Amino acid sequence: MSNFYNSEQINLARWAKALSHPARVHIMQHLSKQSCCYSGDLAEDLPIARSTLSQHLKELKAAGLIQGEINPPRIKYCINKDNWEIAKKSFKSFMNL
Amino acid sequence: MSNFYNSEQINLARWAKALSHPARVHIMQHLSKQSCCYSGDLAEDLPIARSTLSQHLKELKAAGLIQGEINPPRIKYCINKDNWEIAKKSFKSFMNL
DNA sequence: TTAGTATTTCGTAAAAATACGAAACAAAGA
DNA sequence: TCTTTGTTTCGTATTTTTACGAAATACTAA
Repeated sequence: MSNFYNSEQINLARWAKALSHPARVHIMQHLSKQSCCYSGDLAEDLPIARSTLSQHLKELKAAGLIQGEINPPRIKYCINKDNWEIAKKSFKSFMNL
Repeated sequence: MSNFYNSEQINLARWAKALSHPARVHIMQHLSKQSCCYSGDLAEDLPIARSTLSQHLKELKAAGLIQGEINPPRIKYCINKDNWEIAKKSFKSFMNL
């Protein structure tokens, strides 16, 4: 990562990127409403292959917006509340909301 | 565009994508502060080629977040205030801010 | 031990994003 | 008319994203 940009800019871009696909926006909306759910629940909702969904979940996890808790044979995904708050604050200050 | 996602999701993803690169975040911050500027001003700030900067400006313009006004031999870029307000509202409602 | 369930990882293909330098452009000034 | 200035477009290379189906994994239940 170029050391030119400040961390506010880098973080905002990172979070924006995590939200830059409608499927991932959908997932975050779903989790905002009910806080946790299983991958299968989302798979029924979304018009994409399960493996593709899994990739989107992986990206949201890598960005720190969600976390997965193993609950065999399923995996329960929840919002990472701490980071979600931080992300919200970033957007808030960036946009003067 | 798949007709599965609703327009709120599509728009949010579109704006998020526009902000998914630190250079574009930087540009929007710069324009938020002083509302308008020239491509050259940004070029001095940013560690990227002018042609690359031009591409980023083009993307922000395509997303509707900025607009360019020809002011020969320069081009004055300004925030598209109407759309920027709409984008802010989208993020605001998405994030319950 | 075998079968079933929920999910991920792997392999891969196609499309999009990012970046650069060279060339083109359009208007202003000499 | 020629040159300079600020900027974009073009051509191109590299990397990343998005997508799918097949195979692997991990745990449960029969």
